[in-house]
Amino acid sequence: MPATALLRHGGSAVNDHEVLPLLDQIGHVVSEAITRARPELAGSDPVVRRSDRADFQSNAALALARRLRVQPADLAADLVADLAPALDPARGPVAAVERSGPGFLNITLAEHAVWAQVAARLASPRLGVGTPERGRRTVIDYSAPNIAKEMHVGHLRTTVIGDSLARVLDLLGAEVVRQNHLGDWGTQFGMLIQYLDEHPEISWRQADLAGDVSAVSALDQLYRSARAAFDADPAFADRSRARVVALQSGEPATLARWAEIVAESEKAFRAVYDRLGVLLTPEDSVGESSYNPVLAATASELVDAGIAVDSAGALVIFSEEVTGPEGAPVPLMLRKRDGGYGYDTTDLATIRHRLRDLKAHRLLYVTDARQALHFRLVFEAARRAGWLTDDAEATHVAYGTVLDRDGRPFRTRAGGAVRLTDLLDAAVARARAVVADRDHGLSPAELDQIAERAGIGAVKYADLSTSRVRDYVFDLDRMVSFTGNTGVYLQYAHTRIRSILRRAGDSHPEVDPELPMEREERALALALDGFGATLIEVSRTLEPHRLCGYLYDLARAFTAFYEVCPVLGSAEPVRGNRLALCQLTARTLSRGLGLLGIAAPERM
RNA sequence: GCGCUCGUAGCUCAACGGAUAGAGCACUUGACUACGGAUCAAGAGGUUGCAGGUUCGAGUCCUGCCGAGCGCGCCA
Repeated sequence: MPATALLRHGGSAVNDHEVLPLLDQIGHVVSEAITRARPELAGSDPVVRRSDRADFQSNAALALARRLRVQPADLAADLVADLAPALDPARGPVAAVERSGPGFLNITLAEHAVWAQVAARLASPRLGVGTPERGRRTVIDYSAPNIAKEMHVGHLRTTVIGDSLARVLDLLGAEVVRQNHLGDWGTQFGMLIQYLDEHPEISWRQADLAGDVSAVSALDQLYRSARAAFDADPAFADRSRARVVALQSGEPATLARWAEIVAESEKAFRAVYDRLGVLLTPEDSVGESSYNPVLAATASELVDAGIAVDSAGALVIFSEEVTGPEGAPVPLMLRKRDGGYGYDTTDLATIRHRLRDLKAHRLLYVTDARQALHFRLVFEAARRAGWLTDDAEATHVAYGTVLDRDGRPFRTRAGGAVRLTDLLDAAVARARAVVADRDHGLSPAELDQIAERAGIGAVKYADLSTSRVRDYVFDLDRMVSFTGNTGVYLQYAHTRIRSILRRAGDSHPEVDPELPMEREERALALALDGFGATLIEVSRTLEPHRLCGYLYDLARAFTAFYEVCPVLGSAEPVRGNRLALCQLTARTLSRGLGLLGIAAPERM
């Protein structure tokens, strides 16, 4: 097939794939047959899918027969006839086509085409994955912990899912802009700053604390004390309110203390991000406070546009689409009766900034599903204001709640939020026990490192591997299991393959495309060929669990191959082809896990 | 009251509108001194919450019910 045909086919962009998947190659072949058989149907979807009865099947005849008022079986027969010229076993990818059932076309691939695909992907540093998202500026809003508060289980999903999407979209060529919308503003800081001021003897800065206590941990405690004092002591409450005013009006000493609290908190967040292996950096932090200077302008712009109106002394935007109780339109609270601004206004200023200043084409908000209505209102307002146009897309990437084994929201016994570090510690401890149980001659230091990677990976994988919008049950025993659809299983699969490759010694296996293929080799090769298409699915649906499912299927396809196809015990040239499959599988698993933000250790 | 989301094997979860709804765990019966036991083979397990509709074809789309969770102005 000429290079241009590899690069362009029915309707897809040129850079969808660096190495055109066989499924798309077959789609191209079937499309040409459709055009030959029925010119009026040129451009129709060839409807090529994986099949359990052949390598691929095309359902095009079934889909198109109605338009022609013919029997699907008859159209299928015509397509078989028109595919005949493509059946050049020496050159094309198709070895055989047959009609089946009411009008399916079962398509068998030429073995050399499958081997050639393995060789092509192996030769590519990016495994043949293209850049279909190239040039698309995509803002991903995720993580968003609160300053002076511990990160807890509620931050897990947004951080893990957002980070994975950032990695996938980046690989696909998108211009990813990560935004950590820190909760760094609000009246609670008045209370906290006042309390710190009145208790200068208390140490809370990272440098003044004992080893494993973080500044946010200390601040979180101090906030509770401040809250108690606020409730118990009216005088302190008054001083705290005055402090809020000082903060909002930019009084230098108060502002400096606030900035220090923010900086100390960010240090603690960074430690958690490092441990989790999350991409977020200080440069990605654009907290709520950043929008303070433009809140008034944002509000007045919406008033001028006639969108925002007065209601009972407050400034609101009434939805034209959604109603609340008693059929009244649901409002966004733009300015409270006391003149203050809330998160509705901040989010409006934020979306304005991202569309107007950052010139984003796609906005992703990775937050809890419970905020669905809020984002619907924000997007509606942004559309009415003319900020969000048809050139851009805003999506609330919603996710479900983390539940305990009894199906209730995951909390401590006392009913509080579970600290993220405690959660990770527990997972690492559990992973350590499971890995030590295998005993592959690891030193204690290696064991520690592997337990950390396995435990963190297990938590992240468990979070990513089920449908995003559904709630999921946090079950440590299941997530660190070496069997089933777990991160540990995939990491282990990777180490096993790496072990084979180390023993083989040959890091540049040659693929001989003329060799016959075992059934399991073919199944594995076809699985490997689907990597890029899976990533495109993830970018389209924003559902990382599709990548997890793909990697799990890939690992199982490898297992089946490994059962029946000796690698090291085979002579060349069979050995070379099988080593190529091993190497491509290892690289695909490693890259895939990397896109989930999970390490792929060499041993475990 | 209105709205959003979810409902699939005993359990945890999959399934771009395609043929016989798939995995893992648990269960039953067998096999192998192992390229790292991530065991392998076979079996059992389902009216995809219920009822209609669209379609050549529906777990998937539409409508209505049932059930669960969540949300609906001055907290984010």
